[in-house]
Amino acid sequence: MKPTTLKDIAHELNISVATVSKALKGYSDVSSSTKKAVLKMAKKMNYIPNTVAVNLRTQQTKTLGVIIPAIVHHFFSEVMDGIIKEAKKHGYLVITLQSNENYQLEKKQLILLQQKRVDGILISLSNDTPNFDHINAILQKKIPIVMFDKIAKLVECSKVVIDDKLAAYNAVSYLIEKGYKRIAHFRGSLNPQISIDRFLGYRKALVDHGIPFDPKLVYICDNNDDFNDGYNNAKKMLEEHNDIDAVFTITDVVAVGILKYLKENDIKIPEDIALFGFSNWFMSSVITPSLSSVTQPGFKMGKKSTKILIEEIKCINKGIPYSFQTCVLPTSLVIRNSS
Amino acid sequence: MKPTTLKDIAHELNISVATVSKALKGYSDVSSSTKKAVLKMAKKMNYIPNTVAVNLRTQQTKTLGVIIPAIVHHFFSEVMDGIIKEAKKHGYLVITLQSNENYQLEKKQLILLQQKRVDGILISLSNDTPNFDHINAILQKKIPIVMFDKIAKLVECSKVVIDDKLAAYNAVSYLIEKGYKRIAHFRGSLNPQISIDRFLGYRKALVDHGIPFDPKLVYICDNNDDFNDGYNNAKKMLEEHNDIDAVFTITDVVAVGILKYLKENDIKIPEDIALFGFSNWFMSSVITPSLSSVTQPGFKMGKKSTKILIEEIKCINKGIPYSFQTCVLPTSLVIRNSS
DNA sequence: TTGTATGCGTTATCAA
DNA sequence: TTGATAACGCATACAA
Repeated sequence: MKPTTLKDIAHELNISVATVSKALKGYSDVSSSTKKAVLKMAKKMNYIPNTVAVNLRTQQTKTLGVIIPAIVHHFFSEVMDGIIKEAKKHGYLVITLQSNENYQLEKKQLILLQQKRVDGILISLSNDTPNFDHINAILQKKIPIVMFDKIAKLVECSKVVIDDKLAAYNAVSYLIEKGYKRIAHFRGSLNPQISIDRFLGYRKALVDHGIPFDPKLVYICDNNDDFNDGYNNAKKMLEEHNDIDAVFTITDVVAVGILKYLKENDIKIPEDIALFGFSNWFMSSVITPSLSSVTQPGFKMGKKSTKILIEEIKCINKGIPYSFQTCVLPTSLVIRNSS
Repeated sequence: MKPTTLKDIAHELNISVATVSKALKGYSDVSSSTKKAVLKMAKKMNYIPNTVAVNLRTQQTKTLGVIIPAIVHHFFSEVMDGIIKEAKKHGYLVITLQSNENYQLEKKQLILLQQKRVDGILISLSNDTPNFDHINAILQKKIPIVMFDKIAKLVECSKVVIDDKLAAYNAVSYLIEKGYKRIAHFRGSLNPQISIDRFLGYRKALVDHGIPFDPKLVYICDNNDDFNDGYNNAKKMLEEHNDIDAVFTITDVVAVGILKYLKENDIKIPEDIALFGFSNWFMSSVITPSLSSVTQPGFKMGKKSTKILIEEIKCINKGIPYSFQTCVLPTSLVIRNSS
């Protein structure tokens, strides 16, 4: 039982396919009587337009491709929520692909999306993406890309981010003003811009407040396992230093890893060591002590990126020029009991 | 700059489109010399096959549709991870749609997926889906559907679930054997099967152990906001009863909501009131006290559902019959400090 | 107002 | 071994 086609309807009504098509699309040059007949028959035969055919004909798929490092991250699932909702609002569907923080995979996924002829692409880069030729190659083909969160500053396309450096600066400044002096930083991989920027913000805050920057207090969390990275590095940190009084982390989950280790070793938070996270995921308010953090608006980031992307697609379709924009979403500090 | 097509390659090489197509697909009836030439030219011209055209021609899209209530749930994001990974393994792409626990939306999304001509559909039902005509309508058209987690027992299709009733039974039995006697249950909406089954397991455990079932100890969490449902109902529960010594919840997040309220009111866990959750999400081991829970293998559920679905698609394509299967994934209790 | 014809990019059949 | 041709389902320019 194949799905009904325009041809079937036309045949049934003894009219042409063209007329059926026009009637269904509400064109004005169709008599209201035939239009009515077509609509009725379409309903009767349970006609469901074949998007694939439409796509081939119209040369657009009304589909967006998304590449994220991993969907099992509260932040990214919030972004996805925003993307899917905004896309839906404009009649777009979304195909989700994961890079697993793997450059080779990221490249492959990009090709898949091209094959699928998606109208545009949203991407948050993987940690080990060393260059951006694969991104630029697509941009060159006039397929619009919007980068969010983990972006590449050098690529010329629209971006949606937060001011990672400033946010980190504010968080660390808060710690300093609270009286903490030996502040460690658990940073992310060396590559990603967000990781670099948060580190720079941390360092600048120290320097601006007259605290010497000590590279030995910086620990790298790059095993794609934030919780255990936090836990293990906390152990290491305590073995190497006995004067740390606060830690600023790249991620809330890293902070939670630290928290677990500190608790196990009866180190009081924040009396002995204060904690300040990043992302402000839901659980941060629930753990004990509740975790201070920087808000990172994932849902908004997804919505905004999608909105920009769809605008660009529209411009391309209409042949009107547009310029790339970089949207910086605001963040704020949420002070809780851990600092 | 339009993408290269077979025609372009054929034109460049002065051969026919048919030959190019065959060469690219590795057919045997092409001389190795022309094959080589085609491959070379394809690479040179950066040929990327147009999947849309292939889809129209072959009448399949190599695309799966997924409908879940919401992606911003740790459990569902794990399921999605499993789905995407398994689909990728077989060369399928996945389109993700959310029902927002809304029946009307669920119906619409299903139609969208039909229009997209997805080869198969994975779905976890919304809470307020009152009947399954929309599901059956698709099944009738020979589009395979696999239901997971929130399924409808009456629909004839493959399903991947856990034994919710048994899991709940085991959890509550554990509590009883530990000595708890007045055990409340924070259940989910009235509609979904998982919610019903977990409740039935709870009740059966009580009865089997000679503890009278008291409907007044059952609180309903159906505002799609587990944390606050837990928090608010905890308040209500304490106002209405002063003898509760344990609570079994439909979800870990509900339990965390309760936990927050109990902590705020200096009620000791588990000394005054014990807690037992469901789903065993990552954070349950980290909060204080750590939360006992039932494991719910989201990733596996996604993988298995997808595997079954793709098998069914294959059968349909080959015209060989297949029978629906219901796969029950094992669960286990994880005992932590909250009970 | 309706219909004819063409093409979107492939694949596949059949003839050369 | 190669190529001409039709078809997948639809949209649209143009003719009637």
